[in-house]
Amino acid sequence: MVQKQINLSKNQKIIFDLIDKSPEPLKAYSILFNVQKKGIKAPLQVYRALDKLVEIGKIHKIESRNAFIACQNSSCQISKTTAFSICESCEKVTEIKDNKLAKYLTNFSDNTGMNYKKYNLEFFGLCKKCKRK
Amino acid sequence: MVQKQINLSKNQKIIFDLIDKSPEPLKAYSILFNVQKKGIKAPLQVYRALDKLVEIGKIHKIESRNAFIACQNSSCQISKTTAFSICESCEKVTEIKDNKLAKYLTNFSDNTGMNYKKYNLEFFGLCKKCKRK
DNA sequence: TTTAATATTGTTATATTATAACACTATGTA
DNA sequence: TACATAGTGTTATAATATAACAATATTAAA
Repeated sequence: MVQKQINLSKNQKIIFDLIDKSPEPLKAYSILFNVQKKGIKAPLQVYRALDKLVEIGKIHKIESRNAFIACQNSSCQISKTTAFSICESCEKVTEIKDNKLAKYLTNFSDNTGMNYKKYNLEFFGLCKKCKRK
Repeated sequence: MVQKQINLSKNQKIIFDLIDKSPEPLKAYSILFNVQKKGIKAPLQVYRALDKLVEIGKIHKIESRNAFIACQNSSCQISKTTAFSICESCEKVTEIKDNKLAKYLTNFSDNTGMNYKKYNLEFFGLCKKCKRK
C-alpha cells in the first residue's frame, strides 16, 4: 500500500510531538500553554494545527472530552473509523484496534440500507486499575 | 419491566418539548433563544435541564455537534448505549435502533477482556437525499 | 527558474459552549 | 410537620472554538 508522505509544518510538528508524548488526551488550551515557550502564542495557531493533524489521521479528537490523542493504529494513515475506551474514573483513554469490530461497523447497514465509511465509537467504563479500588 | 415514573420539572418540560418537536438536533444557546419567551433567561437554566434530561434518557447529546436530540428509542428508559447516523451534508441526525448492533457492542470485549455497559457511536455519511444531489 | 497556486503563519478580536457560586423555592417522603 | 432532595433564578466567568485580514513559505506547473 502506497502511503503519501506527509511533511508536518513547524507548528504541526511541535503540537504533534507534544500530543504524541502525552500519556493522556490533551485539551487545546493545555496544549497552548505548553507550547508558548516554542513561540505558539494564539489559540488559532493550535486549532489550525489540530485540524490538520486530525485531517491527516495523526491524531484523533475524543469528542466527549474535547481532547486530542495521538493515533495508536498506524500513525501515517488517514483513519476515519475510530474507537476508544474511556475510563470514567481516571479518564484514561485507549484507542481500540480490533479488526473484527472495524469490519463489523464498516459493514453495518442501517434499516434504510445505508452504510458508513466513517464513524467514531466511544466506550465508557472503568479501567482495570479503577475497577480494583 | 417496571419503569420509574419521572415527572419533569417546569423548565425540563419546556426544554424537552422544544427538543422533542424539533426535526433536528438543537444547540444549547438556540434552545435558550427559543425559550426566553417562556421565562428561561440564563444559559445555566438550559444546561441544568439538559443535564437532567440526558441523565434520565429523554434526550441524547450528539457529541460531535454539541447538540441535543430527543430519544427515539423508548422515551422513558435510561439509555446509556446510543448510536446515531449523521449526514455530513445536511446535518440530519437519526438515532439508530438496531438490536443486533446493540448486542454486538454490549458484548464487545477489548483485548484486555474489558467490556462496556455504556457507549456512544456516531456514524457519518451522506443521507439518501444528499447522496442524490 | 520564474510563476502561480496552495498551505501555513501571525495577529487581534470575538463567537460559542459550559460551569462556579450563592441564595432561595418547590416537592416528595418519613 | 419537618426534613431531605431537587429545582430555580441570578450574576459572573471559565473553557472551547472561529472570523477576518495580512503576510510568508512551500509546492507544483509552465
